[in-house]
Amino acid sequence: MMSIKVRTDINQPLREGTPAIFVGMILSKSFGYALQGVLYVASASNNNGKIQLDKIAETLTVPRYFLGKVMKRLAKEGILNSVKGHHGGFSINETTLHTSLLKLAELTGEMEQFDSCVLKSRTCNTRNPCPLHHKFEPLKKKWQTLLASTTIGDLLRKEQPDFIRSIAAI
Amino acid sequence: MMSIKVRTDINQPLREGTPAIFVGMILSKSFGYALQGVLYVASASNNNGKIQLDKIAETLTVPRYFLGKVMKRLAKEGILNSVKGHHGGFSINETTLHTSLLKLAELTGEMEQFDSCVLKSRTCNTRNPCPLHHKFEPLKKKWQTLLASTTIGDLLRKEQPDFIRSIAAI
DNA sequence: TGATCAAAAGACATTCATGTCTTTAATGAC
DNA sequence: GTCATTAAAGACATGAATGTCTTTTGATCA
Repeated sequence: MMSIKVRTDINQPLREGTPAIFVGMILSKSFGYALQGVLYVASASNNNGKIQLDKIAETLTVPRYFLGKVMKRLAKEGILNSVKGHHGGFSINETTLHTSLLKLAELTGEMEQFDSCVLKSRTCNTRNPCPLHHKFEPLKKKWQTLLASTTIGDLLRKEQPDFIRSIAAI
Repeated sequence: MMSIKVRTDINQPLREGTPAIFVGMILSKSFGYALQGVLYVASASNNNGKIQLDKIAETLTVPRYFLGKVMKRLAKEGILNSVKGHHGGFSINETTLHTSLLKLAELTGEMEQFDSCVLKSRTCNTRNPCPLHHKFEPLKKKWQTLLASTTIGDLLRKEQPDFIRSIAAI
């Protein structure tokens, strides 16, 4: 069971025992929900079967209306199909499995800070790099590569079938 | 010149030509300002010389009052010295140069999401990993290692002296 | 001592991501 | 055609990070 705690005030002292490990948010909730949603639909809608938003949100225990917005966005972009009305719902299409995580990240708005300097320095760039530029740039590249080279289909085929099954089974 | 653009609405379509590169915020503005501030103070206050907040904020072109809060935090944690009143200001102390970036990241509150799953899945953990768990975990570790193994002093000694000079010179 | 200066502290504003609810539109069942 | 059902659309609420301003505290200088 994972829970995300966000500190409220920069002035507030850290609690004792706070683990000294850092990993920023990096990828947003929108992204996480989107990916979970697509994986669930893809794994559960084999024969053109449609899955309703209610079912998806309930299964994934994710905020229903918020997920709705995210799914709508994916449908609009053609990553998923959606049909209104009776027996409507979301389903996969030809492109779903070939969609990269990078595409998903773009759609969920992770991106426009793409060259945000770690120092938040106005003057940092390749020619006048900040002291951290060369240290962090390779790591950023690796993230990009990983996201760009992994598709929804990859995750369904090769990775953690248990997890997918546990999502799809409920 | 770097500028950070943040999208407003998840429903808003992406503008055409949006570069297909992803790098999340990863480290906050607080962190960036803190690091810039410390580097500036450290590089400009050789002989116990104190630097005023006004000067720092102006030089770095960083929001003055916001930076004030960040610096206050650093002072309270002993990473910097601060003196009020006439000829007061911020200066380095014995621990400044030995402070790791991880410590800075802790102080600026990057942290409490440290095991935030990329999928934002409630059920993701080492024993029941989500499909991305094993892909992203090593990258997260690398970030941690990089932050933990780099000190303020390292940056001043070994990295990009031009950048430091350009900060300190103004 | 009193005036002045600079950081500390705290109140308040703004913006964005996230989350919730209501209304509209489209599709299938009858 | 009407009704039920379901996603789309849009209005609104909340919380956290960021940003600004005012008041307080503590130090120095005259």
